[in-house]
Amino acid sequence: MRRIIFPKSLLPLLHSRAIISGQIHDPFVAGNILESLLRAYPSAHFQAHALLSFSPHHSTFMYNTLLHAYLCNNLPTHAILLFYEMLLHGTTPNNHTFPLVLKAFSQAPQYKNGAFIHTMILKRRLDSDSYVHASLIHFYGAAGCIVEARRVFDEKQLPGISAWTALLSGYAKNGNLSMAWELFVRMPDRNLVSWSAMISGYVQCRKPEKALALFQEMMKSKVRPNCSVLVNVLVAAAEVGALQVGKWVHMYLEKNCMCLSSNLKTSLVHMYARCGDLLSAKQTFRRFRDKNVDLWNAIITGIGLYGRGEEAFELFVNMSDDGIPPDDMTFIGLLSACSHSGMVAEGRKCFEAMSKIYRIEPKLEHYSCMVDLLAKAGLVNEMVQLIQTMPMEPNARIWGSLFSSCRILGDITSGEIVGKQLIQLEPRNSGCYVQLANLYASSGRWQEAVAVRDIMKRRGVVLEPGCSLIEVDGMVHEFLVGDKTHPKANEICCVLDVMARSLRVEGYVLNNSVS
DNA sequence: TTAGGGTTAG
Repeated sequence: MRRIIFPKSLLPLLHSRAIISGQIHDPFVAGNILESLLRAYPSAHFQAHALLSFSPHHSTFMYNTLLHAYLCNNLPTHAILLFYEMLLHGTTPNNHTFPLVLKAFSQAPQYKNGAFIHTMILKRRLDSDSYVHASLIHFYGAAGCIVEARRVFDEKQLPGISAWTALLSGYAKNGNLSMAWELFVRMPDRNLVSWSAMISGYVQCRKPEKALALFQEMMKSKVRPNCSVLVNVLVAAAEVGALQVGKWVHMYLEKNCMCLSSNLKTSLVHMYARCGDLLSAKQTFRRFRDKNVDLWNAIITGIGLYGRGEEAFELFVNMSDDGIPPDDMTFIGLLSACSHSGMVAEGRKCFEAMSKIYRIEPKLEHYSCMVDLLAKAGLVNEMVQLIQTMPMEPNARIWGSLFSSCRILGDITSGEIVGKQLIQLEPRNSGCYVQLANLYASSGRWQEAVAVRDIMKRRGVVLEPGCSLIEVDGMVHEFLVGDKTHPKANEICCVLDVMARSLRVEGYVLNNSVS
């Protein structure tokens, strides 16, 4: 018998007929009704679960179909519970079940015991299935168990392209870009997803310029990009301020009539805002009809970045008028807008309202924004009080804000304590050592300044050179401190000299202190 | 008997 997808209009009739005639006892018929229901109503997973529960036969196919529906609706925990229910019911999982279950475990990190699935797969000898194999590698990679992922990969004689891609992605997610690149170069075949995984790896590891270069190479190889790739390109463009690249992506999407996913819409607005083109950010935002909370957050955060706090709050009101409830990211955008605009009173109100009115408990990031706001306003006592009442340990950004305040106020004693704390939190970050050494130097404590630099050297911490990027005609140029390898370095230095001289003539004095 | 993988922001 061939697979049947029942039309939406006939579903209730066919379902009742199947019950009356007793055909519902046929697992194939019951499975088809369940699948047809979920095709017609993709969000009807709870009804589908009820149908499964009342069905006389619980086939593996029915469970797999429902597992798939839960994952499509971003409900991995429900999928995991359904899998347990499946096992309790005595229904045998098959090669189609495990990729779904492994994905659910990857998406629900609170379930840390997913490794037992591997044992079940081995017992059933399903590890040779290419889908199961790639899913296992992905599962271990996402869980940070890259050694195990590699072991699974190496166990198969001829791993498929998905297995290669899953391992590549796993290395990138765990910060090992060189190994990811090695796999990308070595893999016997590449497809769009492999390119996408490598580009995404560069974006995740904060190497946006490499992501853009690889994207150019991908286009030269005549591989057509999809939404996933373009979202990553927009993120990379936003990171380095490559407005022309971002605009090119926007045009490409329109020219090819590509359907814009919510991620793409958000990334476009984010890109324009981060590249400083606020007008395009606002125009693009207005053009989109279905605005979800993420899109609103992108424009609120973007506007706030440029010190337009009041406009950010106006947008927040518009968002509420549109019936979109805020989430925790909305408040990060608003608090950050207050910080960039010096709106202390509004920031305090906003911080209070988020838990009292909107029932959103402040996370570390919200405290971080609030501390930043108070630090910039010079309200040190209030800032210290807030840090002391935080229900979690402060992060390096919070200590950094506190350190800046101490430095500005010339409070060397407190600055010393905070600076040491920062080094303890981020021992590999050269900036922490340099800031403490500068603090000592600013108060004439030269020996201690030298001692901090010595500790840094002994620990093998390399001073990361300052770097700035600029995009000219679609090309991103990178400049490091002391680096004169740029082909137009001499001309650029001449212009900078003229500018520096003009500034001196106007009475400006060079400030070399680290902020 | 049908179905399942690897890539997607802040």
